[in-house]
Amino acid sequence: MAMNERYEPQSIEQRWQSRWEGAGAFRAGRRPEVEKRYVLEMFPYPSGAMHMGHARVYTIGDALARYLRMRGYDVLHPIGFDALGLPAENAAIKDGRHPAERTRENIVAFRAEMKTLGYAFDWEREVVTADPSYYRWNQWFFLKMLERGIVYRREGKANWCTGCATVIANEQVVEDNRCERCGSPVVEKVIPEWAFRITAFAQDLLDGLDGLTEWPERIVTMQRNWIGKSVGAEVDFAVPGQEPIKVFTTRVDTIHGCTYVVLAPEHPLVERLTRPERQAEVRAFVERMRKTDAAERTGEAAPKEGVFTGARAVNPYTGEEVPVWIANFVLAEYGTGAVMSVPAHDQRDFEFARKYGLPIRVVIQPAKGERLPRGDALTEAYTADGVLEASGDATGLDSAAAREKLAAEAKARGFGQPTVRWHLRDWGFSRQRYWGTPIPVVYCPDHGVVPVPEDQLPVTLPAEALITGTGEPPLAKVPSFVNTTCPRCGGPARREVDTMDTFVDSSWYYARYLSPKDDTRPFDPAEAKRWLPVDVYVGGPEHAVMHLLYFRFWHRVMHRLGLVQEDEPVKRLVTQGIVNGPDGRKMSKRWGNVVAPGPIVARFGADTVRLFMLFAAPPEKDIDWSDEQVDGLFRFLSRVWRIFHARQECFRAPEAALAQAQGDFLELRRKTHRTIKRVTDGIQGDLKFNTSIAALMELVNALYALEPASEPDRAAVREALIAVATLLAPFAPHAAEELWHEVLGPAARDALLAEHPWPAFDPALVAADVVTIAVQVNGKLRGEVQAPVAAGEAEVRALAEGEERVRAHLDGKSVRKVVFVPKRLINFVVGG
RNA sequence: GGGCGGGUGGCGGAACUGGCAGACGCACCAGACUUAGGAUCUGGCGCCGCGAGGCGUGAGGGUUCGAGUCCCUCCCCGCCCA
Repeated sequence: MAMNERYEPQSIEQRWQSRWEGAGAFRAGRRPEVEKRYVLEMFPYPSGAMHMGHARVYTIGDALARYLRMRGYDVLHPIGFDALGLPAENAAIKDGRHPAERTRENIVAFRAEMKTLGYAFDWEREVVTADPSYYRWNQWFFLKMLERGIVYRREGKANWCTGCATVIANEQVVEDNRCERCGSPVVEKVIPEWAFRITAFAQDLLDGLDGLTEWPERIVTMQRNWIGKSVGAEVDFAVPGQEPIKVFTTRVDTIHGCTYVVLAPEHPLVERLTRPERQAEVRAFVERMRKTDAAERTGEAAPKEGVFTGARAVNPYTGEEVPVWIANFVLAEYGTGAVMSVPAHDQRDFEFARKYGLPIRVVIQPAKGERLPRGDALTEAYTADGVLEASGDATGLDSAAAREKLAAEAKARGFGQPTVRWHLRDWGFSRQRYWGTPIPVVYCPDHGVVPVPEDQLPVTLPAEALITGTGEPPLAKVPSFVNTTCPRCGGPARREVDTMDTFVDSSWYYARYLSPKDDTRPFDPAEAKRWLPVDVYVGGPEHAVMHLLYFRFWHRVMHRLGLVQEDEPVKRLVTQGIVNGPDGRKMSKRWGNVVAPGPIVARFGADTVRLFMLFAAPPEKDIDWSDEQVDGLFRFLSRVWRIFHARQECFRAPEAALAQAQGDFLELRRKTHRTIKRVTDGIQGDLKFNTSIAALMELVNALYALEPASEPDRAAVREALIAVATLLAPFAPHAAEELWHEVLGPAARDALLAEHPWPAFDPALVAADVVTIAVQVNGKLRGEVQAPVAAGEAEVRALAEGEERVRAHLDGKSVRKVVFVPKRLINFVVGG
């Protein structure tokens, strides 16, 4: 046997990668007759070299994909590159290189690095969003959505990032009004832009969440909050001589307890209704608020502050006049920018009322329990539902019924209506940047906005754009691009110079993988019927509300277009944790704790890196990089390697001898079959690869403890070795493949372990015939006994009472009760 | 402040529907082999105690024959939102 004595991954990994590729082992769709599985990881943005986070996601997805393939499914496990976007463009501004060129290079490097990790991707389906053959379908979707009114043009207030010099989405504005990408301040700017009417799908997207039972609950919750449905009513408070103040409330049942109204400082009515004598104070306050950050202003911890405008508004239900204030905790953008304040039943209103001496009026009593005192004796607001009092016609109703009645009344009497509000906003996707999908419309002096006809797609990005990062969009400065003709009249026209948000690209790429080369449509619906939805989607939880909401929206649009059959794109979502530096801090140049996968792979091999990613913790947990732990995993693979080498004499043992294995070797067989079960269970349930690998380690340890001496012994060892190699295949595929071929020899010359069936365990061997039963006295462990599995209480009790240590604790005491749990324990409850 | 996760040895983590807490790995200690060891193999390794034994899953209470697991009160950490 020519087996190398030492484990040298460098000498084997590449060989297997070529063989897998040569055999097309990971090509999807080769077995239309079997069940499919679509395993997807979020595709990378190739901004530079691969980092550990990438290695982790793709290793998790790959282990699963390889496992499922061995389970006999036709597995689709594709990969591509999210190649358009700001970082490439910003880098271009810095060093003057064209984003296309840089992106191409990055992809080449990235792809090569992914290949060294041995991922079982179907590379023939690779998709690059920067290719016109991809983004033309973004444009196609745009046109379809424009036709259906899902895309529209609006003059909107937009978040303008002063650093990126572009509009960014609400979701991309992070703390302190800063840009998610570059950290620069974000200011408000009025700009014409294109938007997707995602709000028209709000209810749908919300309802769909109920069906996502295999998504992490917290992601579902985040989406639910982001969509943010609130059911309530709009009510007009009349102001003499002015237009009424429109307030939105979810608690119209408390409206008889409204004792004042509060406007946002930016509310357009503020200026007009403020009484002359209050003008100076109000202006000063508005000015101060303008300079304060919204989050800081409305934070629960922030003190409630406000000023009286001198004006009064009429509560339409009671005809009562209430004072109008402005305050820091009301935001113009939220709701109507005005709220009715019910201090008895809203904590914030309560605190405000206390501070400024405004009246507090109780109008809701708890349905049961103690009655609330008068308003001035309250110590905090009562915010739960209850029964109405002092509320006119609605008195005596419970809150829910009152809300319905009062909202309907508003409508009937013409001063309001039942209303549903959403936190979700339409998705503005225009970007004043170069490196994105051109928006396929032209502006004609005679015909206005004219869509580019489908047969003229793609509108390609001109290579010669000057990218400076300032001023008007780069495309505006390319005359050959801008100047075109109107598709309708043939006269001169100008092209749209904005490009699309790159979240468009990632909203449907999973479908493009189904027929990536199709140049007649975005993808083949017949393929979609076979492969969608994605069975498992692996990626970071940071995409909980943007990408994961947008692509759910997009899938619904595709559903309406008849391209896909179902509403939801992904059945099961797996969110993986971060790989931190060895010091437990986020990997960053700033801390100098960055460890790149490349050099680690070069030194220890891909299999060790993969094992590390899987063994450190379950997928959803954050992990710290650990050089020691990596050493340990390399050592494990070396140990596996050595035991195969040391047991070469077992490779030819006849399988027929297995049945005669006895003693330790029968135990080894049990261990082997239990390991198959444990490894399988680990993957199958919650992707607990760490426990699967631990089980494999135990089996390897068991092999080290045994010295086979007979034919049956050797057969048992051989069986264990084959199991080790096979079970290792999803995790450390190269070593597994090599060792498997070593054991099987010529018999497996043309076979690949990657395509081999996953092993089955023999239930008879998994089931124990003798079990260890814990013996307790008064709940404390006092010994253990071996007993046949089927042993009943009497038998186990007799055995237990035979134990000296147990007897010592039973002597002279009366056994009051015996608790017997078959196969587990027996507990003597004794007294006096 | 709200929502969702978490707190288990020196460290990462195991523990099925309440049933022997600490699997597996790392680190550490000891021994063997060795010219050598940052290699390898074997053994040890929660804490206190010479021992018998006692104590131990963030703190305190409860339910139970039995609680890491269930219930109540509280503390701390992380993420998301405000």
